[in-house]
Amino acid sequence: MDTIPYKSVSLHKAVLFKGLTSQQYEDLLKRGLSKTLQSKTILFHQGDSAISCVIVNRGRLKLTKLNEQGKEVILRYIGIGELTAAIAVLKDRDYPVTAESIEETDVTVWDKPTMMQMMREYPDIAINLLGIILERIEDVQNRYLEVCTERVDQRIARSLLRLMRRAGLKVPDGIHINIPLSRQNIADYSGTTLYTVSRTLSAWEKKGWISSGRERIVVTDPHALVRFSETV
Amino acid sequence: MDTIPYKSVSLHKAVLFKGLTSQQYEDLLKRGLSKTLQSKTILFHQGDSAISCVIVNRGRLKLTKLNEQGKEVILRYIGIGELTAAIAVLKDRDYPVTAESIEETDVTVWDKPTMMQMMREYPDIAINLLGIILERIEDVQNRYLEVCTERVDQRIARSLLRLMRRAGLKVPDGIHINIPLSRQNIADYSGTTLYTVSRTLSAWEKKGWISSGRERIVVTDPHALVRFSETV
DNA sequence: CGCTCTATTGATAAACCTCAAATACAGTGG
DNA sequence: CCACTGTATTTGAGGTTTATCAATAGAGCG
Repeated sequence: MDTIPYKSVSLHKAVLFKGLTSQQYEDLLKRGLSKTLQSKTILFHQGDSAISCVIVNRGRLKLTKLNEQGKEVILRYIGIGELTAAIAVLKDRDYPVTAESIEETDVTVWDKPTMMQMMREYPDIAINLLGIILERIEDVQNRYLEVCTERVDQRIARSLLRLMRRAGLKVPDGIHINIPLSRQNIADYSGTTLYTVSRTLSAWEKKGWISSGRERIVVTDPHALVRFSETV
Repeated sequence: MDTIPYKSVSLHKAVLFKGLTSQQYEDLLKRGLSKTLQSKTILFHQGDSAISCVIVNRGRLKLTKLNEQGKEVILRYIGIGELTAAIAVLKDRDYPVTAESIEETDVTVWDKPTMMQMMREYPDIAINLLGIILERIEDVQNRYLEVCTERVDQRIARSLLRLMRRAGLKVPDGIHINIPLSRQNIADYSGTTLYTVSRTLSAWEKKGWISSGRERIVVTDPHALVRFSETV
Protein backbone atom coordinates (compact mmCIF):
# COMPACT_ATOMS: atom_id res chain seq x y z
CA MET A 1 0.00 0.00 0.00
CA ASP A 2 1.81 3.08 -1.15
CA THR A 3 0.51 6.51 -1.97
CA ILE A 4 -0.43 6.86 -5.59
CA PRO A 5 1.63 9.48 -7.36
CA TYR A 6 -1.17 11.87 -8.14
CA LYS A 7 0.27 14.37 -5.73
CA SER A 8 3.58 14.06 -3.98
CA VAL A 9 3.37 14.07 -0.20
CA SER A 10 4.95 17.03 1.59
CA LEU A 11 4.74 19.00 -1.59
CA HIS A 12 3.36 22.10 0.01
CA LYS A 13 5.89 22.22 2.76
CA ALA A 14 8.52 22.38 0.07
CA VAL A 15 6.53 24.95 -1.83
CA LEU A 16 6.11 27.28 1.12
CA PHE A 17 9.85 27.40 1.74
CA LYS A 18 10.96 27.12 -1.86
CA GLY A 19 13.91 29.32 -2.68
CA LEU A 20 15.36 29.16 0.83
CA THR A 21 18.48 27.35 1.99
CA SER A 22 18.30 24.33 4.28
CA GLN A 23 19.77 26.44 7.04
CA GLN A 24 17.06 29.07 6.67
CA TYR A 25 14.43 26.36 6.46
CA GLU A 26 15.59 24.79 9.72
CA ASP A 27 15.56 28.18 11.39
CA LEU A 28 12.03 28.93 10.24
CA LEU A 29 10.77 25.57 11.40
CA LYS A 30 12.11 26.39 14.86
CA ARG A 31 10.09 29.59 14.96
CA GLY A 32 6.92 27.55 14.65
CA LEU A 33 5.15 25.72 17.43
CA SER A 34 4.83 21.96 17.08
CA LYS A 35 1.75 20.26 18.45
CA THR A 36 0.27 16.80 18.51
CA LEU A 37 -3.51 16.72 18.32
CA GLN A 38 -5.67 13.84 19.43
CA SER A 39 -8.29 12.74 16.97
CA LYS A 40 -11.29 15.05 16.79
CA THR A 41 -9.47 17.99 18.34
CA ILE A 42 -10.46 21.43 17.15
CA LEU A 43 -7.33 23.37 16.20
CA PHE A 44 -9.07 26.65 15.50
CA HIS A 45 -12.53 28.03 15.10
CA GLN A 46 -11.33 31.46 14.32
CA GLY A 47 -7.81 32.81 14.57
CA ASP A 48 -7.58 36.08 16.46
CA SER A 49 -4.60 36.91 14.30
CA ALA A 50 -4.96 38.03 10.70
CA ILE A 51 -2.94 35.17 9.29
CA SER A 52 -1.72 32.11 11.05
CA CYS A 53 -0.24 29.24 9.18
CA VAL A 54 -0.53 25.52 9.94
CA ILE A 55 1.42 22.71 8.30
CA VAL A 56 0.37 19.10 8.82
CA ASN A 57 3.30 16.76 9.50
CA ARG A 58 1.26 13.64 10.32
CA GLY A 59 -2.43 12.88 10.21
CA ARG A 60 -5.12 14.96 8.63
CA LEU A 61 -7.26 18.01 9.31
CA LYS A 62 -10.81 18.66 8.17
CA LEU A 63 -11.77 22.24 7.31
CA THR A 64 -15.46 22.93 7.73
CA LYS A 65 -17.87 25.81 7.78
CA LEU A 66 -21.25 26.04 9.49
CA ASN A 67 -24.24 28.12 8.52
CA GLU A 68 -26.79 29.67 10.87
CA GLN A 69 -28.91 26.53 11.03
CA GLY A 70 -25.93 24.39 11.92
CA LYS A 71 -25.64 22.80 8.49
CA GLU A 72 -22.05 21.94 7.74
CA VAL A 73 -20.00 21.91 4.59
CA ILE A 74 -16.55 20.40 4.32
CA LEU A 75 -14.24 22.81 2.55
CA ARG A 76 -11.19 20.60 2.39
CA TYR A 77 -9.12 17.88 3.96
CA ILE A 78 -5.55 18.94 4.74
CA GLY A 79 -3.10 16.07 4.46
CA ILE A 80 0.55 15.50 5.27
CA GLY A 81 2.80 18.26 3.98
CA GLU A 82 -0.09 20.53 3.21
CA LEU A 83 -0.91 23.75 4.94
CA THR A 84 -3.82 25.93 5.78
CA ALA A 85 -3.90 29.59 6.70
CA ALA A 86 -6.54 30.87 9.05
CA ILE A 87 -7.81 34.37 8.63
CA ALA A 88 -9.74 36.70 10.84
CA VAL A 89 -9.72 40.04 9.16
CA LEU A 90 -12.66 41.05 11.27
CA LYS A 91 -13.15 40.04 14.86
CA ASP A 92 -16.27 38.32 16.19
CA ARG A 93 -17.08 36.44 13.06
CA ASP A 94 -20.13 34.30 13.46
CA TYR A 95 -19.42 31.54 10.96
CA PRO A 96 -15.71 31.05 10.70
CA VAL A 97 -13.80 28.15 9.27
CA THR A 98 -13.13 25.34 11.70
CA ALA A 99 -10.08 23.07 11.54
CA GLU A 100 -10.45 19.71 13.25
CA SER A 101 -8.16 16.70 13.30
CA ILE A 102 -9.82 13.51 12.09
CA GLU A 103 -7.05 11.29 13.43
CA GLU A 104 -3.99 11.82 15.63
CA THR A 105 -2.22 14.67 13.91
CA ASP A 106 1.09 16.52 14.24
CA VAL A 107 1.13 20.13 13.13
CA THR A 108 3.51 23.05 13.10
CA VAL A 109 1.86 26.41 13.69
CA TRP A 110 3.12 29.92 13.09
CA ASP A 111 1.16 32.80 14.59
CA LYS A 112 0.48 36.05 12.81
CA PRO A 113 3.41 38.15 14.07
CA THR A 114 5.85 35.35 13.26
CA MET A 115 4.39 34.84 9.80
CA MET A 116 4.52 38.55 9.09
CA GLN A 117 8.13 38.73 10.17
CA MET A 118 9.09 35.68 8.14
CA MET A 119 7.36 36.99 5.05
CA ARG A 120 9.09 40.38 5.35
CA GLU A 121 12.42 38.70 5.92
CA TYR A 122 11.98 36.24 3.05
CA PRO A 123 9.60 37.63 0.41
CA ASP A 124 9.65 34.23 -1.27
CA ILE A 125 7.57 32.85 1.58
CA ALA A 126 4.80 35.34 0.92
CA ILE A 127 5.01 34.65 -2.79
CA ASN A 128 4.96 30.91 -2.25
CA LEU A 129 2.03 31.20 0.15
CA LEU A 130 0.27 33.35 -2.42
CA GLY A 131 0.69 30.59 -4.99
CA ILE A 132 -0.74 28.02 -2.60
CA ILE A 133 -3.70 30.21 -1.70
CA LEU A 134 -4.38 30.93 -5.36
CA GLU A 135 -4.54 27.19 -6.00
CA ARG A 136 -6.99 26.91 -3.12
CA ILE A 137 -9.19 29.67 -4.43
CA GLU A 138 -9.16 27.90 -7.79
CA ASP A 139 -10.32 24.75 -6.07
CA VAL A 140 -13.19 26.43 -4.21
CA GLN A 141 -14.22 28.22 -7.37
CA ASN A 142 -14.33 24.94 -9.25
CA ARG A 143 -16.47 23.39 -6.56
CA TYR A 144 -18.68 26.47 -6.48
CA LEU A 145 -19.18 26.10 -10.21
CA GLU A 146 -20.00 22.42 -9.79
CA VAL A 147 -22.53 22.92 -7.03
CA CYS A 148 -24.18 25.67 -9.07
CA THR A 149 -24.40 23.83 -12.35
CA GLU A 150 -24.24 20.06 -11.87
CA ARG A 151 -26.56 17.31 -10.72
CA VAL A 152 -25.96 15.91 -7.31
CA ASP A 153 -24.75 12.51 -8.53
CA GLN A 154 -22.16 14.17 -10.76
CA ARG A 155 -20.97 16.21 -7.82
CA ILE A 156 -20.65 13.10 -5.68
CA ALA A 157 -18.60 11.48 -8.44
CA ARG A 158 -16.31 14.49 -8.64
CA SER A 159 -15.99 14.58 -4.88
CA LEU A 160 -14.88 10.95 -4.73
CA LEU A 161 -12.43 11.52 -7.58
CA ARG A 162 -11.03 14.62 -5.90
CA LEU A 163 -10.60 12.79 -2.59
CA MET A 164 -9.15 9.80 -4.39
CA ARG A 165 -6.51 11.91 -6.10
CA ARG A 166 -5.51 13.52 -2.84
CA ALA A 167 -5.76 10.61 -0.45
CA GLY A 168 -5.85 7.49 -2.59
CA LEU A 169 -3.95 4.32 -1.73
CA LYS A 170 -3.56 1.48 -4.20
CA VAL A 171 -5.18 -1.70 -2.96
CA PRO A 172 -5.72 -4.96 -4.88
CA ASP A 173 -9.25 -4.09 -6.00
CA GLY A 174 -8.80 -0.41 -6.76
CA ILE A 175 -7.89 2.81 -5.03
CA HIS A 176 -8.80 3.19 -1.40
CA ILE A 177 -9.65 6.69 -0.17
CA ASN A 178 -7.54 6.80 2.95
CA ILE A 179 -9.82 9.04 4.99
CA PRO A 180 -12.58 7.82 7.30
CA LEU A 181 -15.55 8.98 5.23
CA SER A 182 -19.10 8.52 6.41
CA ARG A 183 -22.02 9.05 4.05
CA GLN A 184 -22.63 12.25 5.98
CA ASN A 185 -19.04 13.40 5.34
CA ILE A 186 -19.40 12.79 1.62
CA ALA A 187 -22.71 14.66 1.70
CA ASP A 188 -21.11 17.61 3.49
CA TYR A 189 -18.32 17.57 0.94
CA SER A 190 -20.70 17.42 -2.02
CA GLY A 191 -23.47 19.70 -0.89
CA THR A 192 -26.21 17.10 -0.53
CA THR A 193 -27.73 14.76 2.06
CA LEU A 194 -26.50 11.47 3.44
CA TYR A 195 -29.58 9.73 2.00
CA THR A 196 -28.83 10.81 -1.52
CA VAL A 197 -25.19 9.80 -1.09
CA SER A 198 -26.23 6.39 0.18
CA ARG A 199 -28.60 5.79 -2.73
CA THR A 200 -26.01 6.96 -5.24
CA LEU A 201 -23.18 4.85 -3.83
CA SER A 202 -25.46 1.81 -3.68
CA ALA A 203 -26.18 2.22 -7.37
CA TRP A 204 -22.50 2.55 -8.21
CA GLU A 205 -21.64 -0.45 -6.09
CA LYS A 206 -24.13 -2.50 -8.13
CA LYS A 207 -22.41 -1.25 -11.28
CA GLY A 208 -19.03 -2.23 -9.89
CA TRP A 209 -17.61 1.28 -9.92
CA ILE A 210 -16.89 1.37 -6.21
CA SER A 211 -16.84 -0.90 -3.23
CA SER A 212 -17.69 0.55 0.13
CA GLY A 213 -18.21 -0.21 3.77
CA ARG A 214 -18.65 1.65 7.01
CA GLU A 215 -16.72 4.91 6.55
CA ARG A 216 -14.65 3.30 3.82
CA ILE A 217 -14.65 3.83 0.07
CA VAL A 218 -12.65 1.98 -2.58
CA VAL A 219 -12.91 3.26 -6.12
CA THR A 220 -12.70 0.17 -8.30
CA ASP A 221 -13.40 1.83 -11.65
CA PRO A 222 -12.11 5.41 -11.65
CA HIS A 223 -12.55 5.79 -15.39
CA ALA A 224 -16.25 4.99 -15.15
CA LEU A 225 -16.59 7.64 -12.45
CA VAL A 226 -14.73 10.18 -14.55
CA ARG A 227 -16.89 9.45 -17.55
CA PHE A 228 -20.00 9.71 -15.41
CA SER A 229 -18.91 13.00 -13.85
CA GLU A 230 -18.57 14.50 -17.30
CA THR A 231 -21.92 13.22 -18.54
CA VAL A 232 -24.40 15.83 -19.63
CA MET B 1 -26.41 60.20 -6.05
CA ASP B 2 -23.29 59.40 -4.12
CA THR B 3 -21.76 56.08 -3.26
CA ILE B 4 -22.98 54.72 0.02
CA PRO B 5 -20.20 54.30 2.53
CA TYR B 6 -20.38 50.52 2.86
CA LYS B 7 -17.02 50.20 1.20
CA SER B 8 -14.73 53.04 0.35
CA VAL B 9 -13.88 53.34 -3.31
CA SER B 10 -10.27 52.66 -4.29
CA LEU B 11 -9.78 50.79 -1.05
CA HIS B 12 -7.92 47.89 -2.58
CA LYS B 13 -5.57 50.02 -4.54
CA ALA B 14 -4.48 51.54 -1.28
CA VAL B 15 -4.30 48.11 0.33
CA LEU B 16 -2.10 46.59 -2.36
CA PHE B 17 0.49 49.34 -1.99
CA LYS B 18 0.07 49.93 1.72
CA GLY B 19 3.33 50.54 3.51
CA LEU B 20 5.02 52.11 0.48
CA THR B 21 5.94 55.77 -0.06
CA SER B 22 4.17 57.90 -2.65
CA GLN B 23 7.36 57.90 -4.68
CA GLN B 24 7.52 54.10 -4.70
CA TYR B 25 3.82 53.94 -5.48
CA GLU B 26 4.21 56.22 -8.50
CA ASP B 27 7.12 54.13 -9.70
CA LEU B 28 5.16 50.90 -9.41
CA LEU B 29 2.19 52.36 -11.25
CA LYS B 30 4.52 53.19 -14.14
CA ARG B 31 5.62 49.58 -14.36
CA GLY B 32 2.06 48.57 -15.11
CA LEU B 33 0.31 48.80 -18.43
CA SER B 34 -2.75 51.03 -18.59
CA LYS B 35 -5.57 50.06 -20.90
CA THR B 36 -9.04 51.28 -21.72
CA LEU B 37 -11.51 48.53 -22.51
CA GLN B 38 -14.71 48.99 -24.47
CA SER B 39 -17.79 47.49 -22.90
CA LYS B 40 -18.01 43.71 -23.24
CA THR B 41 -14.31 43.29 -23.91
CA ILE B 42 -12.70 40.14 -22.61
CA LEU B 43 -9.56 41.05 -20.66
CA PHE B 44 -8.40 37.51 -20.05
CA HIS B 45 -9.64 33.99 -20.40
CA GLN B 46 -6.54 32.51 -18.99
CA GLY B 47 -3.28 34.24 -18.23
CA ASP B 48 -0.27 32.46 -19.62
CA SER B 49 1.63 33.83 -16.66
CA ALA B 50 1.26 32.38 -13.18
CA ILE B 51 0.09 35.60 -11.61
CA SER B 52 -0.94 38.74 -13.33
CA CYS B 53 -2.58 41.53 -11.48
CA VAL B 54 -5.30 43.89 -12.70
CA ILE B 55 -6.57 47.01 -10.96
CA VAL B 56 -9.76 48.71 -12.13
CA ASN B 57 -9.49 52.50 -12.30
CA ARG B 58 -12.84 53.16 -13.94
CA GLY B 59 -15.75 50.95 -14.91
CA ARG B 60 -16.31 47.39 -13.83
CA LEU B 61 -15.22 43.85 -14.68
CA LYS B 62 -17.25 40.68 -14.42
CA LEU B 63 -15.45 37.49 -13.43
CA THR B 64 -17.13 34.34 -14.70
CA LYS B 65 -16.51 30.66 -15.04
CA LEU B 66 -18.01 28.21 -17.50
CA ASN B 67 -18.59 24.50 -17.10
CA GLU B 68 -18.46 21.85 -19.82
CA GLN B 69 -22.05 22.41 -20.86
CA GLY B 70 -21.55 26.13 -21.21
CA LYS B 71 -23.41 27.01 -18.03
CA GLU B 72 -21.99 30.14 -16.51
CA VAL B 73 -21.53 31.31 -12.96
CA ILE B 74 -20.54 34.84 -11.99
CA LEU B 75 -17.78 34.73 -9.43
CA ARG B 76 -17.53 38.42 -8.76
CA TYR B 77 -17.85 41.94 -10.04
CA ILE B 78 -14.63 43.96 -9.74
CA GLY B 79 -15.31 47.66 -9.17
CA ILE B 80 -13.23 50.81 -9.08
CA GLY B 81 -10.11 50.50 -6.95
CA GLU B 82 -10.43 46.75 -6.69
CA LEU B 83 -8.14 44.21 -8.20
CA THR B 84 -8.12 40.70 -9.49
CA ALA B 85 -5.24 38.31 -9.99
CA ALA B 86 -5.37 35.78 -12.77
CA ILE B 87 -3.72 32.45 -12.27
CA ALA B 88 -2.67 29.75 -14.62
CA VAL B 89 -0.67 27.27 -12.65
CA LEU B 90 -1.23 24.70 -15.33
CA LYS B 91 -1.35 25.48 -19.00
CA ASP B 92 -4.21 24.55 -21.31
CA ARG B 93 -6.92 24.82 -18.71
CA ASP B 94 -10.30 24.04 -20.14
CA TYR B 95 -12.51 26.10 -17.85
CA PRO B 96 -10.61 29.09 -16.68
CA VAL B 97 -11.88 32.28 -15.14
CA THR B 98 -12.90 34.93 -17.62
CA ALA B 99 -12.71 38.67 -16.94
CA GLU B 100 -14.96 40.83 -19.07
CA SER B 101 -15.74 44.53 -18.88
CA ILE B 102 -19.44 45.30 -18.52
CA GLU B 103 -19.00 48.97 -19.36
CA GLU B 104 -16.14 51.13 -20.62
CA THR B 105 -13.36 50.36 -18.20
CA ASP B 106 -9.84 51.57 -17.44
CA VAL B 107 -7.44 49.07 -15.96
CA THR B 108 -3.79 48.86 -14.98
CA VAL B 109 -2.20 45.48 -15.59
CA TRP B 110 1.03 44.01 -14.29
CA ASP B 111 2.30 40.81 -15.88
CA LYS B 112 3.82 37.95 -13.97
CA PRO B 113 7.53 38.85 -14.21
CA THR B 114 6.78 42.43 -13.13
CA MET B 115 4.60 41.29 -10.24
CA MET B 116 7.25 38.84 -9.09
CA GLN B 117 9.93 41.49 -9.19
CA MET B 118 7.75 44.00 -7.37
CA MET B 119 6.87 41.50 -4.67
CA ARG B 120 10.51 40.55 -4.14
CA GLU B 121 11.50 44.20 -4.04
CA TYR B 122 8.69 45.19 -1.67
CA PRO B 123 7.56 42.20 0.42
CA ASP B 124 4.65 44.32 1.65
CA ILE B 125 3.06 44.02 -1.77
CA ALA B 126 3.00 40.23 -1.56
CA ILE B 127 1.67 40.43 1.99
CA ASN B 128 -1.00 42.94 1.00
CA LEU B 129 -2.00 40.87 -1.98
CA LEU B 130 -2.18 37.84 0.27
CA GLY B 131 -4.60 39.70 2.52
CA ILE B 132 -6.79 40.62 -0.43
CA ILE B 133 -6.79 37.08 -1.79
CA LEU B 134 -7.62 35.69 1.63
CA GLU B 135 -10.64 37.97 1.77
CA ARG B 136 -11.64 36.68 -1.65
CA ILE B 137 -11.33 33.06 -0.62
CA GLU B 138 -13.45 33.89 2.41
CA ASP B 139 -16.07 35.33 0.08
CA VAL B 140 -16.13 32.31 -2.23
CA GLN B 141 -16.28 29.98 0.75
CA ASN B 142 -19.25 31.88 2.12
CA ARG B 143 -21.05 31.63 -1.17
CA TYR B 144 -20.14 27.98 -1.46
CA LEU B 145 -21.68 27.43 1.96
CA GLU B 146 -24.79 29.30 0.92
CA VAL B 147 -25.29 27.43 -2.31
CA CYS B 148 -24.82 24.13 -0.45
CA THR B 149 -27.15 24.83 2.43
CA GLU B 150 -29.71 27.50 1.58
CA ARG B 151 -32.89 27.76 -0.43
CA VAL B 152 -32.66 29.53 -3.72
CA ASP B 153 -34.75 32.53 -2.63
CA GLN B 154 -32.48 33.09 0.36
CA ARG B 155 -29.48 32.97 -1.93
CA ILE B 156 -31.04 35.50 -4.26
CA ALA B 157 -31.65 37.77 -1.27
CA ARG B 158 -28.05 37.43 -0.16
CA SER B 159 -26.84 38.06 -3.69
CA LEU B 160 -28.80 41.30 -3.95
CA LEU B 161 -27.57 42.40 -0.54
CA ARG B 162 -23.98 41.58 -1.44
CA LEU B 163 -24.22 43.49 -4.71
CA MET B 164 -25.98 46.34 -2.94
CA ARG B 165 -23.20 46.69 -0.40
CA ARG B 166 -20.56 46.72 -3.08
CA ALA B 167 -22.27 48.77 -5.78
CA GLY B 168 -25.17 50.52 -4.10
CA LEU B 169 -26.09 54.12 -4.79
CA LYS B 170 -28.58 56.01 -2.66
CA VAL B 171 -31.63 57.07 -4.63
CA PRO B 172 -34.84 58.62 -3.31
CA ASP B 173 -36.71 55.33 -3.03
CA GLY B 174 -33.92 53.10 -1.76
CA ILE B 175 -30.52 51.83 -2.83
CA HIS B 176 -29.89 51.33 -6.49
CA ILE B 177 -27.52 48.54 -7.49
CA ASN B 178 -25.31 50.37 -9.93
CA ILE B 179 -24.57 47.44 -12.21
CA PRO B 180 -26.59 46.48 -15.28
CA LEU B 181 -28.12 43.28 -13.91
CA SER B 182 -30.38 41.10 -16.00
CA ARG B 183 -32.39 38.31 -14.40
CA GLN B 184 -29.92 35.97 -16.06
CA ASN B 185 -27.00 37.76 -14.39
CA ILE B 186 -28.62 37.47 -10.98
CA ALA B 187 -29.29 33.80 -11.69
CA ASP B 188 -25.66 33.22 -12.67
CA TYR B 189 -24.58 35.00 -9.52
CA SER B 190 -26.95 33.02 -7.29
CA GLY B 191 -26.70 29.57 -8.84
CA THR B 192 -30.24 29.33 -10.16
CA THR B 193 -32.25 30.07 -13.31
CA LEU B 194 -33.56 33.31 -14.69
CA TYR B 195 -37.15 32.05 -14.31
CA THR B 196 -36.79 31.48 -10.60
CA VAL B 197 -35.15 34.88 -10.20
CA SER B 198 -37.99 36.54 -12.08
CA ARG B 199 -40.65 34.86 -9.96
CA THR B 200 -38.84 35.68 -6.75
CA LEU B 201 -38.26 39.32 -7.63
CA SER B 202 -41.89 39.70 -8.70
CA ALA B 203 -42.98 38.44 -5.29
CA TRP B 204 -40.64 40.85 -3.52
CA GLU B 205 -41.78 43.71 -5.68
CA LYS B 206 -45.36 43.02 -4.59
CA LYS B 207 -44.17 43.08 -0.97
CA GLY B 208 -42.42 46.38 -1.56
CA TRP B 209 -38.96 45.09 -0.79
CA ILE B 210 -37.51 46.01 -4.15
CA SER B 211 -38.40 47.90 -7.26
CA SER B 212 -36.99 46.71 -10.53
CA GLY B 213 -36.95 47.24 -14.24
CA ARG B 214 -35.05 46.04 -17.24
CA GLU B 215 -31.53 45.27 -15.95
CA ARG B 216 -32.12 47.56 -12.98
CA ILE B 217 -32.69 46.77 -9.32
CA VAL B 218 -33.48 49.16 -6.48
CA VAL B 219 -33.60 47.69 -3.01
CA THR B 220 -36.31 49.64 -1.21
CA ASP B 221 -36.35 47.63 2.02
CA PRO B 222 -32.91 46.22 2.76
CA HIS B 223 -33.85 45.19 6.28
CA ALA B 224 -36.69 43.02 5.01
CA LEU B 225 -34.26 41.31 2.65
CA VAL B 226 -31.75 40.77 5.43
CA ARG B 227 -34.42 39.30 7.68
CA PHE B 228 -35.61 37.07 4.87
CA SER B 229 -32.11 35.87 4.01
CA GLU B 230 -31.67 34.72 7.59
CA THR B 231 -35.03 32.95 7.78
CA VAL B 232 -34.91 29.25 8.48
C1' DC C 1 -25.01 -10.11 23.48
C1' DG C 2 -26.59 -5.67 23.73
C1' DC C 3 -25.51 -0.95 22.72
C1' DT C 4 -24.49 2.69 19.59
C1' DC C 5 -23.49 4.59 15.46
C1' DT C 6 -23.82 4.17 10.52
C1' DA C 7 -26.07 2.81 6.35
C1' DT C 8 -30.04 1.36 3.44
C1' DT C 9 -34.38 1.80 1.40
C1' DG C 10 -39.22 3.08 0.55
C1' DA C 11 -42.75 6.53 0.48
C1' DT C 12 -43.85 11.16 0.17
C1' DA C 13 -43.42 15.97 -0.48
C1' DA C 14 -41.20 20.09 -1.58
C1' DA C 15 -38.26 22.72 -4.26
C1' DC C 16 -36.81 23.93 -8.41
C1' DC C 17 -36.05 23.51 -13.36
C1' DT C 18 -37.66 23.29 -18.09
C1' DC C 19 -40.42 24.54 -21.76
C1' DA C 20 -43.72 27.41 -24.03
C1' DA C 21 -46.04 31.42 -24.85
C1' DA C 22 -47.19 36.01 -24.00
C1' DT C 23 -45.88 40.57 -22.67
C1' DA C 24 -42.99 44.64 -21.80
C1' DC C 25 -39.26 47.48 -22.90
C1' DA C 26 -35.46 50.13 -25.32
C1' DG C 27 -33.51 51.50 -29.21
C1' DT C 28 -33.68 52.44 -34.31
C1' DG C 29 -34.97 54.17 -38.51
C1' DG C 30 -38.64 55.90 -41.25
C1' DC D 1 -44.09 60.37 -33.48
C1' DC D 2 -44.69 55.67 -34.63
C1' DA D 3 -43.97 51.16 -36.13
C1' DC D 4 -40.48 47.64 -36.01
C1' DT D 5 -37.08 44.61 -34.06
C1' DG D 6 -34.52 42.39 -30.84
C1' DT D 7 -33.95 41.49 -26.18
C1' DA D 8 -35.58 41.05 -21.43
C1' DT D 9 -39.14 39.68 -18.48
C1' DT D 10 -43.24 37.43 -16.80
C1' DT D 11 -46.15 33.65 -15.95
C1' DG D 12 -48.33 29.07 -16.30
C1' DA D 13 -48.12 24.08 -16.63
C1' DG D 14 -45.79 20.10 -15.98
C1' DG D 15 -42.03 17.21 -14.79
C1' DT D 16 -37.64 16.03 -12.59
C1' DT D 17 -34.63 16.11 -9.04
C1' DT D 18 -33.66 15.90 -4.52
C1' DA D 19 -34.79 16.45 0.38
C1' DT D 20 -37.33 14.72 4.21
C1' DC D 21 -39.24 11.36 7.16
C1' DA D 22 -39.62 6.79 8.93
C1' DA D 23 -38.40 2.33 9.61
C1' DT D 24 -35.08 -1.34 9.21
C1' DA D 25 -30.68 -3.46 8.73
C1' DG D 26 -25.80 -3.85 9.54
C1' DA D 27 -21.10 -3.08 11.75
C1' DG D 28 -18.14 -2.45 15.39
C1' DC D 29 -17.11 -2.51 20.29
C1' DG D 30 -17.01 -3.55 25.10
